[in-house]
Formats: sequence, structure tokens, C-alpha cells
Amino acid sequence: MPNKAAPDASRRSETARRAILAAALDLVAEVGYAKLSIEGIAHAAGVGKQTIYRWWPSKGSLLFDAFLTLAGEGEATALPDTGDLAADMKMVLRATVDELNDPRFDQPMRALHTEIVHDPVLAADYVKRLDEPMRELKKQRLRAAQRVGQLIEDVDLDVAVDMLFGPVLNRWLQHTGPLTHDYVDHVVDTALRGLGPR
Amino acid sequence: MPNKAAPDASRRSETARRAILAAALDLVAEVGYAKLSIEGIAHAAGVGKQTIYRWWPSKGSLLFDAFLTLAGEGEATALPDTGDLAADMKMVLRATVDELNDPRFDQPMRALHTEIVHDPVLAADYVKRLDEPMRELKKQRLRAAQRVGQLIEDVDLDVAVDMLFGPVLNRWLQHTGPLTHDYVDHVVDTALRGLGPR
Amino acid sequence: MPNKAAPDASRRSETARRAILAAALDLVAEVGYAKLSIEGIAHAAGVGKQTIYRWWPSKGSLLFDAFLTLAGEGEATALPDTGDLAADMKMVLRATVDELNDPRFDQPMRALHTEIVHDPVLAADYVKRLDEPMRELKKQRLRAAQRVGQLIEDVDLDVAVDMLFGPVLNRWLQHTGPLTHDYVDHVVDTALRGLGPR
Amino acid sequence: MPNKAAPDASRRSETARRAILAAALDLVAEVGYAKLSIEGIAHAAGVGKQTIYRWWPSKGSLLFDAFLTLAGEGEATALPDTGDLAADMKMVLRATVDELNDPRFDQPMRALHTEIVHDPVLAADYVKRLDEPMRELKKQRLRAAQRVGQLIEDVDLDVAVDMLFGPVLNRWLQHTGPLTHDYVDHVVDTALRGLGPR
DNA sequence: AGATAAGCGAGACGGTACGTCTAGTCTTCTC
DNA sequence: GAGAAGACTAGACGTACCGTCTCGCTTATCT
Repeated sequence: MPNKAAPDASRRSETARRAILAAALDLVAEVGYAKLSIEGIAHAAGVGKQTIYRWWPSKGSLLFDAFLTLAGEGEATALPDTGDLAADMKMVLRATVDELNDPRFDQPMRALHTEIVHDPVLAADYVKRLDEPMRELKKQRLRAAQRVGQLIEDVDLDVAVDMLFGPVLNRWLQHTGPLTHDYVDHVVDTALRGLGPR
Repeated sequence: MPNKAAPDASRRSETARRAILAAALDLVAEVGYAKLSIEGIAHAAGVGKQTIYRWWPSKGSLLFDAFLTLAGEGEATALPDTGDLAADMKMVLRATVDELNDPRFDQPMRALHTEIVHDPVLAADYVKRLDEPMRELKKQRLRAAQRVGQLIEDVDLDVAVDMLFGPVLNRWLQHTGPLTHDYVDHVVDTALRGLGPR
Repeated sequence: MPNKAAPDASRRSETARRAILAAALDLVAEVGYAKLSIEGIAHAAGVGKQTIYRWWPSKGSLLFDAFLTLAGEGEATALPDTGDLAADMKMVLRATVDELNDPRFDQPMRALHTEIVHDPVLAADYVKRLDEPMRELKKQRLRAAQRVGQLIEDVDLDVAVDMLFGPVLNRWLQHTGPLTHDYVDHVVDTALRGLGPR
Repeated sequence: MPNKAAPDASRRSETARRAILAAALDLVAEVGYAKLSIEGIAHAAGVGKQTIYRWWPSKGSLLFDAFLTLAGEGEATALPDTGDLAADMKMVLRATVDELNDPRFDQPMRALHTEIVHDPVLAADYVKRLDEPMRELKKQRLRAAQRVGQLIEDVDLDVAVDMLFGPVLNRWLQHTGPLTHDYVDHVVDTALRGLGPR
């Protein structure tokens, strides 16, 4: 039994919702995460603060929703499959770093990741609605590679995905090095060939 | 001609410095990054706010210094070398996840990483004073493995390090899965063997 | 041509009207004037806010109506006349202070007076619908006294009423002293006898 | 033992204090009591809100202080004494109504009285710092009148003061009639002569 | 040794933003 | 068409911190 009356979603203003999400993206890109304020978003969206507090429990969840409109929730249905696993993975990862290098995506993604680092609830949501679906697509491509003998059979596909995509995300988050196409090519080649001899 | 008089470091109070760093660690562990305030740290350390602002340019750099006292700057001089690369890497990574799972380390590290994500200057400092030295140790161990034929010759060692350590850091930051010894074992085995057949 | 359609009073819900007035009185007595809100009244009355805004132009006018239901508009038809002016005035004033000391009346009256102080329109309404009728009754009693030689002929009856009732109201409003029967007796005696010698 | 550290008054900024009081007076005169906000005062005074909240417990006490700067705390030392009580009281009361009719005084005084009506603590302060001293001056003048036989001996001087000044304040607060010199003359004459015959 | 000056604890200052509350308007649905 | 319900824009509330500043006090260095 909820002790606080939930707002009636059927009456929600779609106009306001969209204005808020757009304003959040614009503002985070403009002023950066540190200076992003609910008050600023409300003002930029031409909306009362309460309208934000009514529908989002935290700045993180708002950023998450905003990010989803940017990413297009569940837009991709499959990774490219030209028959050459290495080439396909390089293509995907190159597109990823291009996105990460795009200022329009960079700031919102950093903001979202910051929230995820500190908010396990939000992180769970992120895993379920963004990470899992994307991970599934990646695993599907890897399974297809297994079928044509381009990937060993007895590998943990989650670990495989982590090894292919983790290093790039880390380098971006931690500014430990430049995000280039060369780097991702190296990562794909190394991951596929393995570090050990033979 | 500097327009702002630099503080005279020779007169700096070591007592205050230590109290501030300790209070920062205690507080971030206690209340979390989001509720961590300079004012709170100053109060907990029994110190005036100005003493913090005088010596640290940002909350991030303070957290960095605090973290260094926790990690023990440049304490380790070499990674273990029993002759078995896989076993050694598993040992190191298991120790790493144990640390990441330790509440005393978890919050300060998350706080530091948050700052790094948004502050390239701090990130550069982090890379130079923490990431680079640790990375060098790891590369030394990998070079030793190359000498005894446990690691292929023509591999980019930076990429190798990223593939071994990146997935763990990632999983921790994004809460994408549990950080277990099993997981790191999988990662090491897979990285060494490679994803491709043969 | 009115630009705002006037509500059709014939369709007005008497139930809602009464619930609102009752809720206003209850709430002002319970939480005090400062924390009295239209929203709170609407909620307590089980009524939509619009129903209040439709029928009352201001919080003051609502309080005024509520107060009228408490006072019983134009209920008294004459002041007591035992033939002894002083005794009759003391009786009336004692009843007045008893009312002012009654918590049920105290808060609503203070609220109403606050609104009157700042709203000349409401004040005019108050004068016409509450002050004037009461004042007329008082003047009637004074005129009767004049007829039997208990009050001088050439006195401004409005001034006389002000001198008898004003001090009590003031003392109550300003908390300048306790409102006792003794005090009103003093006022009546002094007013009738005059301050000057003889 | 106070549970909340009291601010250190010795460090108080006199500039800020004066700016706040002046801004409060200006604003209440300009926009009226109903639209007077702490935020507005702070802004007009070029001051942070906290500086107001630090030094005044309520809007009422701020208005009180502001009013004191307007009235000049304890400025008058004695009422005029020409030997003619009636003439002197008329002079004083005429000055009073002139003040009440002055827009510069009207709004702040109404604001202050509103707060007093609802805040007994503030009312006590008002009585002590403004009402009592003024009342004492009035009573001194009345005592002087008693000495020269212009006022009866056995009268409660507080009641006498209430009868002379109460009606004017009342008429002003409640808008029950115009505040004219004629009116105060009537009041003084009637009070001194008394309502009863002879 | 006394003067000088810096760091220090303390905390007031002008501000920004927080998250909550209410005003008054508007919209939707029911009776 | 009035009414219950409640979302909407707007903005004040009182609180928490920001980063700067000023105040005495304590040290350390320099005449």
C-alpha cells in the first residue's frame, strides 16, 4: 500500500515530457554534468520544477530517459554480419568510438555513467534496458561466428563481449588514451588471436 | 609575475593535511560521494574551509590525494612472478576484486573515478601518478612472460593490459555483474587463449 | 460583453459551499492563519480547488463568508436594555471578550482582520455587512439611553461606540494586555464618566 | 544550553543589516505586505537569503526592526505640554493620523500589525519596545494634567490612553471610516467630557 | 628579542540550487 | 454546466554548500 499517491500517468503532458528530455540533453552538452541543475532544465524546458520532480525520482533517472531518446531505445536489431567476424567487430567498435568522440553524445553519456557508478538502482535499470539488449545482439553475432568456426566453442560469451568492448569504454571514461580506430582494431585482433602463443 | 600569491608550502601544517585526507576518506565512505561536501570535510577534520581551498584546487584533487594515502603511492614494486603467467594474473586480479569489494575502498574509488570522468586535468594526473606506474608493473610482468614464451611476441602490451584489467574495472563501475574470483579466472583464461580457434 | 463567463449561481452546489466554509473554519482554528491554504481547504472539504476559485475572489472573502456562518449573519436584533446603560454595555462587552477568548472564534477573527487590514474592498464589505449593522444596534441602545437621560444629547454616537468597543478590540488584536471583565468594566465606567473633572 | 550555535554578532555586517532593513521598507511600501518575500528583500538588498535567516527568526521580526528604523526607536522623550490637555492631545493625535495617512508609514505599519496579530512572541516584543515606552509618555502627560486639575484623580491611566488612542488605531486598521483631524478632535473632546450627563 | 607575516580555525558573506509547498489556471471525466 | 480531481507553470519557502573574505590567534622566520 503506497503511502504517497502516485501521479496519474494518463494525464501526463507529453509536451512537457519531451521538452524536459530535450532540455536535459541540450543543457548537459552545453554546460556539462557538474553544472547541470534541475532548476536549469526546468527553466530551459519552460516547465515548472514540480513537473520534473513529479515524474522522475532522481536526476540520474531523468538523464537515463533523456539518453534513451538520444540512443533510440532498442533501435538496432542486429549487428552486421558480413561473414568476417573481425571486420564486423571492428566496424561496430569504430562506430562506437566515433559516437563517443561526438560531443553531442559524449557529455550525456558521461553524465549517465556518473550516475550509474553511484546509484545501483539506476544501474540495474541501465543494465536491463540498455546493456542487456545490446549485449544480446553482440552475443548473437558471436554465436553466428561460432557456427561458422570463427570463434571457439567453449568460451563464455559474456566474457568475450567484455573483452571486446570493455577496454574501449574504459579508455573513454578514464581518459587513459586516445580513442582511435587503430586502437579498436588492435583490441579486436588481440582479443580474437589471444595473448598466449600459437 | 604571479597575480595570486602561492601559499608557502614550507609552512604547511602536516597535522591539518593528514586530518583533511583522513576526514575525506571517512566521510566519503560514510555518506557517499553525492553527499560529500568540502564543508563537511572541514568540519570533520576540525579545520577551516580555507585550509582546504588553499591547498587543493578541486574536490577531485583532494579525493585523489586522499586515495593515494589509501592506496599507498607506488608501494608495490613488482607483480608476483611464479613462472606461471595465468596463475600470477589471476592472483593479482583476485586481489583487485577483493579490494573493489571492500567497502573501505569502494566508495573512495568510485568518487575518484567520477571526478576523473569529468575532469581531464585530474585524469591526466591520475594517469601519470597511478595508472602509468601500475601499468608499467603489469607490462614488466608481461614482458617477463614473453621471455619465457608464455606470451606472444608481437602484441601491444597496452592492449594486453587493457584486455586483462579493463573488463573487471568495467563490471565494477557499471554494476553489470558480480565481481567474483570465477569471473577474473575466466577473463584471464580467455584473454590468454584468445577468442579465435586454434 | 463580459470576457469571462460568470458562473451560473442557480447551479451552485449548496453542499460544496457549506463544506468549504466549514473546512475553512476548522482549518484556520487548527493550523492558524499563516498555514491556511486554499489547497488545504479544498482537500479538507473534499472539493476541487476550482470550486473555490469559481465562487470566491480571494481568500479573504472566503474567510469573511466563513466567519458569517460562525457569527450568524444579522442574528441579533437588539442589544439588551434593562434601563441601566452602564450595566448593559458591560454585559455586551463581557460577552464580546468571552467570544474573543474562545479559541473557536479567536483564530477565524484574527484571520479575517488580517485580510481586512490589507484589502480595502473586503474592508468595505466587512463594514457594510458586519460592522454597520452591529454599530446600528449599539447606536440604538445609546439613543435609548439618551431618551432616559443616561447619555448626553450632543455626542457623536459613532465616536461613542468607538470609545466603548475600540479599546477592547485593540487590546485583543495587539496583545497589549489581558482581556478581562474587569478591563471592560473600567472602559465602560471611564467612557461614561469622562476623563475630565466633574 | 543552546542546541543551535548562535551566530557571532560581533562579526555581523552593518552594511548588510542596513541594506536589508531599507530594502524591507522599500519593498513593503512598493508591493504591499501580501507580495513581500524574503527572497525579494534579499535580492533588493543585494544580500544572500541566509544573511536574513541568520539574523532574524521571522519575517515579522525583520519588519519590526525595519519599522524601528523608520520610527526612530525611543526618539521622543515627552509629549507636548502647553498646559491645555485637550489641545495637546489633539495635536498628538493629529500628528498620528497624518503619519497613518502617509503612504511611507502606512504599509510598513500594516505589515507589522498583521504579524503582531498572529505572533504573540513578536507582540510581546512590540509591547515592550514600542507600545510601553510610548504609553509611558502618554501617561506622563496625563499625570501632569491630573496635577493641574484637568484630569480626574481616580482614573486608570491605561484605560484613559486606550480610550484616546484606541479608536484612531482601530479606524485605521479596519478602514471603518476616514482618519481626519475632525475625528480625532471629536474623540478627544468626547473622552475628556465623558458620555454620561454632567 | 621584537617585528612581521604566514598558516590556521572559525564563520559571515553573496550566491546557486535543492526539494517542497502553494498559488491560480487548465483539462479531463463524471454526474 | 457544475463539480472532483489533479497536472500544469510559476515562484517563494527555508536549508545546504559553494568559494571568497575577514577576524583573531598561533607559529616561524627575519631582521
